Amino acid sequence: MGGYAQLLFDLPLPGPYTYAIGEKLKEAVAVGKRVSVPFGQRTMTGFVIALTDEVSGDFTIREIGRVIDKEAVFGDQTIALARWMADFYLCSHGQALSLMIPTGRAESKIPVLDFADEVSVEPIEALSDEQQSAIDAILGAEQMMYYLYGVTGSGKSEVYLRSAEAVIEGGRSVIYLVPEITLTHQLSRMVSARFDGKVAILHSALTPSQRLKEWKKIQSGEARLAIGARSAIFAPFDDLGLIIIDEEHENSYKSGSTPRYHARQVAQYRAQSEGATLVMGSATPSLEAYRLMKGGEQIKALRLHKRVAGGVLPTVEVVDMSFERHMISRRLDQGIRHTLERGRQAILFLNRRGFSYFFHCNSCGFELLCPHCAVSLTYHKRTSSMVCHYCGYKGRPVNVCPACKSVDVSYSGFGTEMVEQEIRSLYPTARIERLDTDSAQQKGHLRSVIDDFREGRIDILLGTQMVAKGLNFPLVDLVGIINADSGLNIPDFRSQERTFSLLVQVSGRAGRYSSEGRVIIQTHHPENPAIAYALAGDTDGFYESELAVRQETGFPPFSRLANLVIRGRNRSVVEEATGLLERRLNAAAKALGVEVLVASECPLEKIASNWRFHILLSSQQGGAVHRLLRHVLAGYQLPSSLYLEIDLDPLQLL
DNA sequence: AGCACGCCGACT
DNA sequence: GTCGGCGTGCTC
Repeated sequence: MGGYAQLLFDLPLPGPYTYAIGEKLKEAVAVGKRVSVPFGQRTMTGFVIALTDEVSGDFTIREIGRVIDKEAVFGDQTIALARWMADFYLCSHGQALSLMIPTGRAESKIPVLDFADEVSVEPIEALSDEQQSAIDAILGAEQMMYYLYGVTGSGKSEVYLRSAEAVIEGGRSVIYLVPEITLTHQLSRMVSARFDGKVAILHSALTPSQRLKEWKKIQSGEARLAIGARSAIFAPFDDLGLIIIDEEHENSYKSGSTPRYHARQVAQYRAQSEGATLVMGSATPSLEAYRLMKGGEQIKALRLHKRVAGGVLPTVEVVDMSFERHMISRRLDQGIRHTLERGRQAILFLNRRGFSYFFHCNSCGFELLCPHCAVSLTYHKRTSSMVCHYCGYKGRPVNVCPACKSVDVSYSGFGTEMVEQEIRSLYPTARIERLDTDSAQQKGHLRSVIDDFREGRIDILLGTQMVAKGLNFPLVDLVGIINADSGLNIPDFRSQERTFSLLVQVSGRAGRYSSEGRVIIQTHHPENPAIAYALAGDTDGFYESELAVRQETGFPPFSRLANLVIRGRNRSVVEEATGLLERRLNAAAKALGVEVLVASECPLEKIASNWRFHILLSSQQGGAVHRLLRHVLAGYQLPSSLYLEIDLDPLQLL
């Protein structure tokens, strides 16, 4: 069988495309292999998804040029998973499939783990009762989904690992998802040692050929556990028994480019269709997960209350900045001095990059904006430049207003670089390091700073998100949050949830191994729920109040959203197309139970010289948004100078 | 998503 | 006169 092959491409085109198989390639071409073919004027990599004898249709058939793989790199179950993803996220089958398959051509000879470093064998601790009953529940598998809901340090990892061991013992395989930054060398080594090397490691720093090698270890059955970030959810096990999602609330589980899939949703689908158990865990679940847990039918909550490492929860204090004159409050200043005197460490957290924000003219009100995007430029002292955070544009800083030539100008707001300067002058003898996406650009900087800090060669670590996540530093007594309000000003229905989660996660960094743990939160709004509940350590209280707000306002998890972004060079063409699409959506919306919430310019209307408009859809019924979009988009071709991007269940609307 | 074809403005 | 901008259409 098979004079022809059906191919898919990594293109936003429906496909599949039919190609002839030349006599010489009859043996080599097979489902699951990649082939090189002429497509229009160029040569493309195609994925063979079927072989056929007959063809029909009005097109000239071309011939496959070359077969890339000796053995298949994907199978029918991956093709089917891609089919589901294409339907669910409204992308092409080929785009979904290409996302799941490694791009490497030859297997790397450089191992992912270098066995030069010694393995740090951690002593096996006795399990707490809570841990043991969590493991029993998971292995009992009376339900499909479980949630380990417990504070930082309550021993979630040990529950994951023991459950994984039992599942593998029983002859099935495991996928273990962690946020990218948590996937450190140390964790990989530990997991690999514990599972006797039967582990595939998938993270973003791998070369394509290393990735291919890890992939083949999964296909061949050599690896029984795959640990990795978001895309590891596609690990091609055919005997999947358990999926673990650590830090389930993390935004990095959602892809930022088409198809904008969420690993949690893909995991749910795989668990369902392959008969596996899904275990998630966090101290601060997403509101979606919390609601399902509360119901109890879909997700069974497994609570972990106690810290197992013997650490005590830190004390949390709030400082009202309305009564302070400097960016470091008197209370935080005293805390830092006290910590330094005792030879312990402090983490100062600031959710902003750069030296300062917004150039502002006090005479005419002029603000310095990116020439390509409609956003303010950020002053970066180190490079002495004004940087656009969206397109990367760099310009020169100014001291005179470009509009009215006034010298009465100022820079407002502050970022990590400015705080760094301030604390260096306040604590001249302290050893201080800064960690953010700017300073982490230099290769190896991140790892060396983390190692130095862990081993006590740094006294104060100053940083953004990066320092908040999953890292354990035994010598830290104090965590200072410079400005807890920075995330609250963003016009986004999730800003409370994000702020609360961040405060709790950052607080978890303090005092895990000592009784002196202290968290100081600086804010202008101490009465804000996210801050007040974090101060009280009342997680359930926050979720209940936030659920009430969401129900009132009709936002997720009480509705489902979809955001359509239309972009193009010509503003009026984009605007017109948005209006037309909006009218078509509206015509069908009522009957299907969908509401068209907004159709307007995006909050950031111009990014990298493209005008952007968006349409936000909302529905109380789960599948209604899908049905509407499929219905309307099926009979509608966008002008070809425009691009339409669909974000289902968007996390942010920028 | 690319890439070619085709039509209008400012430059050696 | 051409070079090159980008709007339009097609890819088995």
